[in-house]
Formats: sequence, structure tokens, C-alpha cells
Amino acid sequence: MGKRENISSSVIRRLPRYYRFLRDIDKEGITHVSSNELAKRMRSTASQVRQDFNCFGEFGQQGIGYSVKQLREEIENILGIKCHYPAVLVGAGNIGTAIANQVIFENRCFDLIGVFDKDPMKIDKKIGSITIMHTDEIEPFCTSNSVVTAILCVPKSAVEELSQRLYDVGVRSFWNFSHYDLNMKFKNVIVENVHLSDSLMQLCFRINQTHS
Amino acid sequence: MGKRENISSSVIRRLPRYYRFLRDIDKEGITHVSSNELAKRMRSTASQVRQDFNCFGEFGQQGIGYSVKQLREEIENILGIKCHYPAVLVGAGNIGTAIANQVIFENRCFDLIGVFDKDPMKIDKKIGSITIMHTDEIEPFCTSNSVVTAILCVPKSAVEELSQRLYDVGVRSFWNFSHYDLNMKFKNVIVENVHLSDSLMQLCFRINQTHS
DNA sequence: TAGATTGTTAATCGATTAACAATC
DNA sequence: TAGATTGTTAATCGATTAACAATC
Repeated sequence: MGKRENISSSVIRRLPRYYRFLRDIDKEGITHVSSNELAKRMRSTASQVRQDFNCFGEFGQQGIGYSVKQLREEIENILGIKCHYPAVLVGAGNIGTAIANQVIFENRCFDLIGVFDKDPMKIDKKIGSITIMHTDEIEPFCTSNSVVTAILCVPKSAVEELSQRLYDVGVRSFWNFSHYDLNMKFKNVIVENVHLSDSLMQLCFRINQTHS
Repeated sequence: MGKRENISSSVIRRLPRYYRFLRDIDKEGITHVSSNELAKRMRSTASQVRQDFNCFGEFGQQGIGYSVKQLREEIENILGIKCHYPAVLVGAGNIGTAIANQVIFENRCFDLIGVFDKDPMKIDKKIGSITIMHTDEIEPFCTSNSVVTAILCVPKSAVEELSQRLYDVGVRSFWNFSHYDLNMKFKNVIVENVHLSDSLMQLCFRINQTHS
């Protein structure tokens, strides 16, 4: 189990990447990996890898390295990847549909059980095996299914109202693809923002930087 | 113009957000904004805001604050938002289509001029006003159109080959939605990664943290 | 002038890197 | 045993915050 103390936010940001690489290494049939080898894949240093792992227990072996299986499982536990929180998607546009399919396909961390849209043309259509419902049905559905997380793929202008309605029926975590600042509105809510346009602007900046 | 020196990577990460907020503030008709007010929106401190702006010139006014228009334009210049790099999308699946529409719609930084897919069913279909081409046409198209950036929305397994082909016809920057590590393959290439599944795992972690 | 707010330096905090004894 | 590699402490580096004189 390990100590699981003092996991700093920069370590947390790296955990999903560690997990992905360990899965890859596992697939390659490698049983033990050194901090040096992991550092290469992470584009980091052996020192940092050891420092990172140190904060949640010691399970490396001097002279040998880390057990891939054990390390992978430990990170799986820390991230809580095996949980299945009931989640709904609000907004079945381009991005919403793409995201829904990915979440359904990966089938990890979250179970997508409902999709909502306000466009009458979309109601009763399907994403995977899920039938799209009208946003009017959010309240009864989320209440009776104890929905934990909402994926917000609607325009910024619609998020204020919809997030309030989701909050009122107990949703306390959001995967937010809009630029609406949910933390400004709610204090006791977990928000993970995905700002694609910010990412694109940073790419632009870096291209400009090298071109001048 | 300002000094434009020592822009640290953490400042760069914040610039797109500054830009978005300044655009919002501009829309609200506010002409001047204080570091304190901006800090509130950024969920940061007045001190940091001033420190951030300090590294690319001084254009605040003591007792008054920053000119929204001027600051917005300056950040626009630094990020290079007004440029129009010719870009192509490779992979017209769910995410690819969603991303393409967003880039076309925003019409900022990049001009999407070509979309490629290997699925014969998709060829000649349209995304916006762009006709989907077969991936075989990547080389002639990118060469004759001096394509600068490629948006990669294909599975990890396909990226190795496709990125090499794009590189060979001069593409040196990538907006990468796969988990393939392009920096491992190419040294002199700009890569902006979007790892949606990492984001989802972090959300999962944070939910678990509060639930225990 | 008095109040507000900047620009900038100094102090603090946290994260990364280096070093090395412990040990497989 | 000798070589490899961890766990952990100390040193360094960078980023954030505090403070305050300058000035609108």
C-alpha cells in the first residue's frame, strides 16, 4: 500500500503518464524497470522518478529496479482507475460525441450512462448504446441514477444554467470543455478543465518563437 | 512593443488565459483593469499578474491599472494569434471532425486547408468547406501548399508512419491527440500534446481523494 | 493632495537535481 | 565480491508572494 503522503500537484500531473508508460512496458513483456529507463520515456531525470515514487511508498529493489506489475498496480490504485463513477454527457455536438465515444470505449474510471442535448433533432438518436435525451430529463435521470460526474460539452453561454441544475441534483464533479469558470460559481466542486483553444494558442506561440 | 525577455514557461502557460479574460473584459466595455481584478479572474494574485506582465514591458499606469485594449493587443502579438499558418488534419474520425470544426470556426492562428483519412467511405465527404482526401495525397498537397502544422487525430499505431511522411514534406509542428511521443522521434519539431485520457484520470484521482 | 495601483526588488516557498550510503 | 540501482538527504534552481518606493 505505501505511505501515500504529501503527493504534490506536480507529481499528480505526472501520474497518468507514468501509468501509460508502465502499461506500455508491461505489454512489451518487461518485468523490471529502472528509474533511469522510466526517466528516458518521461523525458525527465532518474532522480525525479525516484523522488516521485518515494512519496507513496518504497517498492523498488536496489540493483534491480521497480517491478512493473507492482508499480503499475500501485499507480492504478492511487489514481483510482478501477472505479466506475456514473457520468453523464451534456451536449451531443461534435466534441461531445467524440468524447462520449472515447469514454465509452476506454471504459475506465467513469461509466457513461446518459447523454443530453436540447436539439430536438438529436433526441432519441444514439451514441454507442446510449439514447440521447432532452436536457429537461437531466434532473430525474441524475437523481435516480446517483450521477457523480458531468461532462460539459455545451457552449459557455449554456453552462451557467446547466451546471446549476446538475449541482442541484448532486453532481459535484465536472469535466469541463467550455471556458466557463465553474470554480467561480461553486466552491465545493471538482473541476477538470480542457481548454483546447489555449493549447492551440500555445502551439502558435511556440511556432512564432522559432520563426523569429 | 516592450522588452519581451525571459518569458518563462509558466508565464506562457498563463498567456492564453489572460488573453481570454481580457477579451471578456473588453466585451463588457471596461477600459482599464487592475492587477487585483485580473488576479481574481485568473484565481491568482495581483503580485503574480504584475510579475507576469513585467517580463514583456511596462504599460500599466500607477493609480489606474492596465489599458484593456493595449494589454490585449500586446498579448495578441506575443502569442502571434493573428498569424495564419496553413494546417492539415490527419484522421477525420469523431475527434478529428470535432477539432476541425472548432479550428475552422475560430479561424485564429491556423488555417485548416486540408483533411486526410484512409477510410474510402470518408473520401470526398466534407468537413466545413473542405473535402476529405485520401492519406496518399498528403505529400503532394503539403508540398504545394507549404503546410506548416499537422493536427494528428489518428490512432497511436498510425502516427509513427504518418508523422514521418509529414516531416519529409516539411511539416515541423504538430498538434498531437495521440499518445505517440513525437519528440522521441524528431528533435527539431514543435509538439503540442493533448492527452484527454490523462485529464480524465486526474479528475478520477481528485474525486477519489475527496471521497476518502 | 490623498488614494490607488504600478514596477521592481527582496523574501519565501516549492520543485528539481545532485550526491551518496544502503543494499540487492 | 562487484556492479547496479534504490531511498533519502542536501543543494540548487525557479517560481510565487510580499513589500514598498515611485507615480498617476
